[in-house]
Amino acid sequence: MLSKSYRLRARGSFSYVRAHGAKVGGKLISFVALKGNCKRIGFVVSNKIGKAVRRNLVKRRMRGVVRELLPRLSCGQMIFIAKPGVTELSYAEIKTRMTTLLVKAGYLSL
RNA sequence: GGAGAUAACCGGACGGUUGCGUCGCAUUAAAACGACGAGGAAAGUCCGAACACCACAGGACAGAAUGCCGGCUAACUACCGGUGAAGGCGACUUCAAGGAAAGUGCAACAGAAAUAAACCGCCGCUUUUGCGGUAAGGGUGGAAAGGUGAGGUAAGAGCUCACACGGCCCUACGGUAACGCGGGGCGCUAUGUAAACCCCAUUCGGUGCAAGAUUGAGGGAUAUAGAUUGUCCGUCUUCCCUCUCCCAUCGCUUGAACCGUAAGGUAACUUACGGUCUAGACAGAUAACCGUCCUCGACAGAAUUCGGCUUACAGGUUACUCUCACC
RNA sequence: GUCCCUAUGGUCAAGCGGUUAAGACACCACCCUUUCACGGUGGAAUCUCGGGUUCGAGUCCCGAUAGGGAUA
Repeated sequence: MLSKSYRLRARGSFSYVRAHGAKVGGKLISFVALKGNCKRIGFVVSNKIGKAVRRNLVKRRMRGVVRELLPRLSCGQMIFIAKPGVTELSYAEIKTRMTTLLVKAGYLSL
């Protein structure tokens, strides 16, 4: 789990980032980001993905990936959006998909 | 071995590294350390309450719910025990189970006729066409004017009689009661449906923690307006509206709590004693990786809190019934 | 979280407890036509599921399932 300072929390900033940020689409996970001073990461896992147990599992796995990659991330507000079918993926698959998205968007420094 | 039925319980275990939420300890603040950290259904939101606000929580009508008896409970339509009815060989299961001589409505098709008698039939008279009597028999239907037997009659009919038949009324005994089980009387008129309207009895004010509490500013209003009910009556009042603003704190977890023992009770449950503190978030905490073992792990994630109900559930354990084979 | 509504052929749908569940579009088969279209005839429904009330439920009552909506 991320500590509070690295989480994107306010409702307004979610809609602001989704309106103005740069989007990178993926098959099962999408990514929206906006450059800024601090690192803030949010996750969207809607009702369509599954019941509460599956949604929580997806969220936890995505958070775990972000925690591993956190020191290499550049600053900005980022949102990961999960799509139906993501529950079939294992942790390793989610990790590879998210790293490719971050590399495409240019937020991951090697 | 096969088939079945109900209830109760369990719901992978252990270890390591990194990481998260709350609390404690400290502090300007953090880090570090320690403790705790999802369920039997947390789910559906189908009932019932606590708690909060609506001035008071008043009356009448309307509306809604419930409806055998007794118990239990903070409360309930729940739960427990019994009665009756229906189903099953049985273990056992199901039942909104008051009132149809207060009134209204409905009962398709079939059938002569559906709450009302005469199609066929039977009998008498007349005579081969009618009139009268009849409810035994036929056929239709879910239901056809109590059933069976005997007497009786022109033929028949509770017209009369009998019943270890039914109904109604009175009554002895058992039971707290529903009711059960006997006795006597009444020839007996009375179809079904109230999960159709309705009648009777009992209960119910509304909204829901996104309830609500903690500020400031602006505007409106003196009899309008308002006081969270569908209508009316009664009563009361200076307050009402908008924005800041749904941002923060509180509400928020010690509670009709849980565990154990004993006693009472068939049981639901109650009482006494002892012990425990056991999630409290607000984009919302349980994850990732590795190792060992086994039967290889289902349904599923707290959001104000409790008591029930309903639904989902891999596999396993215990108790029960019927049947087959063998000893 | 709280609170509502709906479910009838493939689709849109009507249906006062009572005959074989009314229609429209689409589909299939046959007829008509030299052929296609138009037209005609016929077919196709476990009334979402499970119980109950009733002589008899698509309809009334209870429970479930699925879908949709309001609020913030």
